[in-house]
Amino acid sequence: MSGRAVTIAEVARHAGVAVSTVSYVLSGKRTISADTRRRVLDSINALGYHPHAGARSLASKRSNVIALVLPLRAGMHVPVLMRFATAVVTAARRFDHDVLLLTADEGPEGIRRVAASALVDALVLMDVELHDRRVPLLRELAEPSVLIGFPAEPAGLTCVDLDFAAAGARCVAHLAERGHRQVALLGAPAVVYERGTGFARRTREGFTAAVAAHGLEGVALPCEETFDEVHATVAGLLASRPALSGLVVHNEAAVNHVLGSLRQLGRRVPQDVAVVAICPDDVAERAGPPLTSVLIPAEEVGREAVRLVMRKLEGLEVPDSTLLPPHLAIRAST
Amino acid sequence: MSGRAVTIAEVARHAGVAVSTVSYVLSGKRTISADTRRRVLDSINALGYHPHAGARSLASKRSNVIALVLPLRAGMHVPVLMRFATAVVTAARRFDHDVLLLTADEGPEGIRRVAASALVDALVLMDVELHDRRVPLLRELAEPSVLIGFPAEPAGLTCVDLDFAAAGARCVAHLAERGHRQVALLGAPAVVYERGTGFARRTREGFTAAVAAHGLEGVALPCEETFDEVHATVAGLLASRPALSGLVVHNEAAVNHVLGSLRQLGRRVPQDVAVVAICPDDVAERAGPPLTSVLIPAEEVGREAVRLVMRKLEGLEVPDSTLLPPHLAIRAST
DNA sequence: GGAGACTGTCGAAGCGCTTCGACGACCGGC
DNA sequence: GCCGGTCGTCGAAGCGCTTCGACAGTCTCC
Repeated sequence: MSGRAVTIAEVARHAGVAVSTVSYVLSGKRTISADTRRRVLDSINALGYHPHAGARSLASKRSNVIALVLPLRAGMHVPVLMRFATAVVTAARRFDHDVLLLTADEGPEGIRRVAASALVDALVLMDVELHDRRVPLLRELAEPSVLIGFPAEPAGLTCVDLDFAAAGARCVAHLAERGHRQVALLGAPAVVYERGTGFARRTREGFTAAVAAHGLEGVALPCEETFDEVHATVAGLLASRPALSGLVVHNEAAVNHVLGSLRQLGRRVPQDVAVVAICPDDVAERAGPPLTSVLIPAEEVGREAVRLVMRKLEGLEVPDSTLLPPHLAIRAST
Repeated sequence: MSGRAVTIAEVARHAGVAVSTVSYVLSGKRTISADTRRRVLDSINALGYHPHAGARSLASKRSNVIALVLPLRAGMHVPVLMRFATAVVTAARRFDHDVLLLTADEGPEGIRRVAASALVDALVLMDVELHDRRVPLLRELAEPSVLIGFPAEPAGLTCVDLDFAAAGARCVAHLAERGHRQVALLGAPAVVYERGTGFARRTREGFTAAVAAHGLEGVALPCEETFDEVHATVAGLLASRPALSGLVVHNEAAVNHVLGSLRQLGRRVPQDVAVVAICPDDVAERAGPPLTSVLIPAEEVGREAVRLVMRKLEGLEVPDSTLLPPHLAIRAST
């Protein structure tokens, strides 16, 4: 296996057919008799043939590789990104494509580079920002792309994401059903709102609208991520709103701190305060108590992004915007 | 930018030289006069030329891509993996290489596929297990590889990792310096030890050896990751060992639960119990109180892995084993 | 039974690049 | 003034694959 690689010419010789016949067996682009096909496939197995990716890409103008571009935001290391990444890779393999990983460090130039050098056929961008520097480039690129998340001006782009507004609203509706009248949203750190990250704002909008629609009283606060700051926020909130009994937490890093803080303040969950989180399932399950939550459907989003980009590669029409509906898992915290 | 791609022939015509001259300007493999070089480079810029990756790989037998292989372990989504990944990509770009992301789903076959199809020149495997199915394959592959983590039989392989034994020992030494006599290690979930994951075992060995060396009393326990189980473990530990005053936690998901549990049991950190963690810096910083910790140097490990694999690609000798020394950051918890 | 339409296979022309050997032009040394 | 050696450049031969046009051989239908 470590000698010189097997070529299509050797397979053809071994099977007693022309090189082009082997190629057509592999691609299925012309009809081949069952008998010949079997002989060729047997030879391929016998010799352990794998087509040379570079040669294939040169001749066919398709690399069968898509780029997966990491978020621009520095220091983004949240676990959910890894889920997106593995979901994208797994889905891409189903379409017989591989995935090239690109960091934000290179910025738009990196995207241009891999596209212009025909390293990749298409691009999936994770977790785009509202005003993402890379978005204008995508519009002028010949290669199709799909964004996970929504920029401020999504016209002419293909975007996929969890419907965060619906997720925020779903959490409020759940609390309203349970009879809570005064609720609060603990969201992302203030800097995230200032940066204009789409999902944080959209959750807040969904929350606020649902609070009004259900005739509740509600407040939405940003939430930092150290225990001490979380504790101060929670304590302040409870002090200023004694009747508050429902909490929506949309901050993966702060979720456990919120629960710890409530425990320290002597509030029982869910008897005194009900808590709904928007976070990955494993975080919700491991919390004390396990949290009712809207999960971030990373696998589903990744799969959908790949499906869309593959359709675009085939020249098919795709919707500009795909919003995946939130799913609420009820656990012990409400 | 979206028209047909620029080729080396067009650059050559534009600059008034032969195709091979352009190639030599780019590769530097033959001397080119300063004057010609400048004309060629100007043409490259003017036309926006990017060499076709497939053609280059076909002609040169180098794809300038390395594979990054995710851990085999299902459901591994810990944040630290994302750091490895970004570190590897960033480091690879410094060597003018890109990174192809491979999931564990495909197993050894996936590795064989990308190697045999010349999609990648070399491989980096993240977080290998003690008895990893992919390791035998790596030995017979012509392409060089580097492992992050150590399998049971590392002979003939190149491995990089944090020196977890030293990390465990360093934590014990720190607690001993602070005057603690009775200490405990809360490690990974039991299933991780059973699976034989190297880093969990090595931390425990380092811990145990250091406890003996410092003449302390110590116990090492596995630790599950739900709040309730962590709480039971912590409560049981404190009940059975009233004099226990130092805790080493090597479990990223459980760290905040341990602190919450101590708070609930009325033990102050660090006055009643000192806590040292082995976990990423951001988790330690955000904890309440901020934790003295040995950080997982993901960036450094990733960079070193790439450096080694590049040296192997050049045919240079590299050490079989690279252990990065632990670094202890002292914070409020000890 | 022959025209026309398929079927299954082949050969050859690229795809865009690297690299090898060749070859003028120029240099210094005798 | 001529020889051997660099230096800088060129042309052409691949690298391994896909795809186009060609072409025997079969089938179908009137």
